[in-house]
Amino acid sequence: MGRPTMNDVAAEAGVALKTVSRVVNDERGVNPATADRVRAAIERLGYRRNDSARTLRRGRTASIGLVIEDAADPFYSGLSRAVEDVALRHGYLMFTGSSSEDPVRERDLVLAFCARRVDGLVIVPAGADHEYLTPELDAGISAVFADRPSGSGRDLDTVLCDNAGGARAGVAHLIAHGHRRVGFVADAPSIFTATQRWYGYRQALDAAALPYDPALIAMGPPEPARVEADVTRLLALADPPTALFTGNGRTTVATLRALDRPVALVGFDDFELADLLGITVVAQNPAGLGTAAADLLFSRLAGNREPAQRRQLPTRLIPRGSGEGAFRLL
Amino acid sequence: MGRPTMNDVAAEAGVALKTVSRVVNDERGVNPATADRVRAAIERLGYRRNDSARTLRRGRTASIGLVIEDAADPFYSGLSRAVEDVALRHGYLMFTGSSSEDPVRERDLVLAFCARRVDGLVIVPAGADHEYLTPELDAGISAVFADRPSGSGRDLDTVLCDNAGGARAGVAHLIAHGHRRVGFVADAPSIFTATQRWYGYRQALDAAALPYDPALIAMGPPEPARVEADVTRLLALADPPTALFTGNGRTTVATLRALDRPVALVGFDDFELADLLGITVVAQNPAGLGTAAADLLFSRLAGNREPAQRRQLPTRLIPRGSGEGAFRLL
DNA sequence: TTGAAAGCGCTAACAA
DNA sequence: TTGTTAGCGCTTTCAA
Repeated sequence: MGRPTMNDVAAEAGVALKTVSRVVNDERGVNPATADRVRAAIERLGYRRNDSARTLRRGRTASIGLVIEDAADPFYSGLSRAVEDVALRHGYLMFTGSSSEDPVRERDLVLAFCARRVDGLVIVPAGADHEYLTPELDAGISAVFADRPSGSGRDLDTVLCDNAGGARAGVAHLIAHGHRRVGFVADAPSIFTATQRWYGYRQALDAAALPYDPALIAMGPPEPARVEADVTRLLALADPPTALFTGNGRTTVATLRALDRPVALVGFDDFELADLLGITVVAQNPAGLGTAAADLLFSRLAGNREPAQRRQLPTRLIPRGSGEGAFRLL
Repeated sequence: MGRPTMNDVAAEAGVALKTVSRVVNDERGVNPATADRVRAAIERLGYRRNDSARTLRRGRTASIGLVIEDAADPFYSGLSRAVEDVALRHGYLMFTGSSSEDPVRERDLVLAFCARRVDGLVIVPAGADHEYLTPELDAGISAVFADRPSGSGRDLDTVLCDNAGGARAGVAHLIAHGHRRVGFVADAPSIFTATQRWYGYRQALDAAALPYDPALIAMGPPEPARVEADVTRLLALADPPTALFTGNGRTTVATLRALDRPVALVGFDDFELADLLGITVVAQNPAGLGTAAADLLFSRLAGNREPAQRRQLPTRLIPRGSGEGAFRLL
């Protein structure tokens, strides 16, 4: 038997299909008495509008797709929640998917969302190539990049945080506290944000006329084991760093685990309990990133046809001890 | 002009609509040469199947809805990611929504998902009343409750963790280390898990023949400020607790912030850096909860018609110092 | 192996 | 104020 349809309701109420549609959609111009009869029939049958059919007919699905790296990562879950709130405020529902930093999975998710005819997309790019988006954009789907830009494809709205500036400020802070050998621990250079933060690190050294020593650089896969091994290696150098700058929240946490002695430390990304632990950080704002990206997306959905924007959100240095003295747990 | 449709492809390839459908869906019985011609037309036009139309016709949308409390909370984001992974493995997409612990918002989200005709739902109930689900269930939508049961409505599959048992073990651990006055800090009793954990707390006291002192109970809204005030109040008692048991991750963190002296502490929920801080916890498994709930849901979608199950996942006590001695940061 | 026709449940356009 | 008709893009059924 399946669910009751508008037709069933119409039959039950003794009116035409279109009248039911009018009532369901609160269109004006329906006799109150008729409307009541329709509503009674709806109640009796347990009717609920099929939004799938509705959106097929109207050409807009009132849904967006969000592709992040990992829904379980606090940074991206904060971003996700912010996007969701904006979407709901606009009466949109949101599909979510995690790319696991895999460009193929990113593409598959995005295209699956497009096949469902989402009206728009917020994408944290895992890959640099977004040529695959072109037919979708041509077809009228809007897309915004968040946290990282695309390396190819059409120029699209992009919301980033000030990665280089933030890293520069963090490293400069360490230098200002007397450090001349600062280690840099971060994700692999293939990740946009890692490379940007590395630029910032270099800029801070340059500004202080300090030499750049490749031996102090530890970039690689985000696995904690790799980070811990790299930190141990750095600290075992003949001329070890007296301070470390870590490239994101995950890396900072893994680094903390690997420290066998007090070391000055500034980390990119704030994280829960960093304040209690006394970790100096360069904070970015995941929710702000999500809100900005979603706002931009909905302005496009509302008809905004201006050229693509690139927005950059500021970071904030929060001194808590580890960057001014050294981090020590006990 | 909009996107090309199957009809456009058919015209371009000089075949009938149905032939295009066959090729797009990899149905057998198409002449390879014809298929190639169709594929070429698809390529030329940038055609992509409209899954909205497809699912309307087929009656299944291959999508599920997930309603959690807050996508930004590490516990629920872990659960969310696990559900997503199971869904994707089955070729399903997932809508996500955060209820913010508001029963009305939960209902609105669930019904919005139902209007999109999701095939199934995983719900972390914010409210206790789920009568509103009945028409949807009658219409064939499957639903599974995770983390908390429903208080009303039809008996549905439910996946919980062993809240009472975990709390009992945690409090017994404190008692075994000599504590006779243990404070209990948790969410409001309206939250199922908080009440269950309070039961466990009482059971542990009873088992040790210790008196239950209402003055040691601090349950209330999840706001950090409330928790901090309550902890301060407990510690200021004439006969203060020598140990605290905290009811979830958020509460534990807020409690840590409020401590002005070393206190023995065991918290429900593991959380990032708890190991570094030396916090003894009763760990549950958010991803396990999500996986179990999603597996149950997909078994229903596959046709499983057995009576509703209630599954309970075990917890694990992890001693790290704060429960054996006392928590101290410096 | 291929195609024509009907219809999923709804809304848009146009009568009456 | 109400209803009729067509059709969104696809799959299903049945026929050729």
